Amino acid sequence: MGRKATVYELISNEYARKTTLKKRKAGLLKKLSELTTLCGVAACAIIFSSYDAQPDVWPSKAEACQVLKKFKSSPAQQRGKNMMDQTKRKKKNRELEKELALAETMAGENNCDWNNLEQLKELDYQLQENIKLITDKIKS
Amino acid sequence: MGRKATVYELISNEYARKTTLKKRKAGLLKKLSELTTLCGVAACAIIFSSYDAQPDVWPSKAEACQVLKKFKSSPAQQRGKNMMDQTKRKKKNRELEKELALAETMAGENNCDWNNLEQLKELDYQLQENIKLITDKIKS
DNA sequence: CAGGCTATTCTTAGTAT
DNA sequence: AATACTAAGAATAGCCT
Repeated sequence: MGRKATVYELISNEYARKTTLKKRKAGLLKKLSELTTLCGVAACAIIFSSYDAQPDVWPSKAEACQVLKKFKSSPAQQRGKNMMDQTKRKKKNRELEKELALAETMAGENNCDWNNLEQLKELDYQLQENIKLITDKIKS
Repeated sequence: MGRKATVYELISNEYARKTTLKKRKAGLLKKLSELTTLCGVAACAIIFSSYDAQPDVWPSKAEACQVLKKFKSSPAQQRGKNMMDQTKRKKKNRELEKELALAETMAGENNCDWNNLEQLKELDYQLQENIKLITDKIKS
C-alpha cells in the first residue's frame, strides 16, 4: 500500500503511464485552478498527449470566465499598473520572442508532422479572430 | 509553524498573495515538468499576472527541447496513431474552436486593454513564424 | 478500464532570519 | 525581497474491487 519513491523518468509500463497521466493531469488542473483563485491571475495549460488527437486545454471556458470576473472585480489600480508600463514592456518584446517560442522549439526539434501543423494553424486562427475582436472593441 | 487550512478565495493581503503566487507558480512548473517526463507528453502553461507586463510562459525553451526529444525517441508507432486519425480530428475542429478560446473569453469579458492585445499579437507572430518553418520542412 | 483506498511522499502556509 | 525551516495539509503510487 501507500507509494514508493518516485523515479522521474518515462514510465515504461503503458497502463501505469496512462493512469499516472490521468491522475496527474487532474492534479495539475486543480493546482492551476487554485492558483488563479488564490492569487487573482489568469492562467491556462495545454497538454499534447499521444493518446488524444487534440491537446487538452485548460481551463474550461466557464472556469476562465469565473477567473476573469474576479480579475475584473479586483482594484482597477492594480490592473492599471500594466498599462503604465508599456514603454518598459516594449523593450522586453525582443526577449519575449525567445521565451514564447514553444512552437518554434517544436519545429526545431523536427517534431513537424501534420498534426502539429494543424494544431498551430488552429491556434493561429483563434488568435487572429480574437485580435480582431479586441481591436474592434478598442476602436468602438 | 506548519500551516492553517487553506481557504480557496483571493488572498486579501498583497504580500501574502505575491508570496503564494511565487511558491505555487514554482510548484506548478515542477508538476508540469514531472508530468511531461513521467508520461512522455508535451505541455506548456501560461500565467498572466498583474505584477509582470508579460505572461510567464513554461516550460523554458531548454526544458521544451528535452521533453520533445523524449517524445521523438518514443516508439514511432505511438506517435503515428495521431496521423492516422486526421479524419476524426477534422470533425473535432469545430468543437476545438470553442475549447481553445481562452483569448476569446478574455475578450468577451471586456478584458481588452492594449496589454492583452500586444500579447496576443506577439503570440500570433510567433505562431505564424513557426507555421512557416514547419510548412517549409514538410515541403523540403 | 474506471473508481476507491491509504500509506507514504510531496507541497506549502506561516514563521524566522 | 530572498532564503530556510518545518509542521500540517494535499497529492498520489500501488493495490484492490
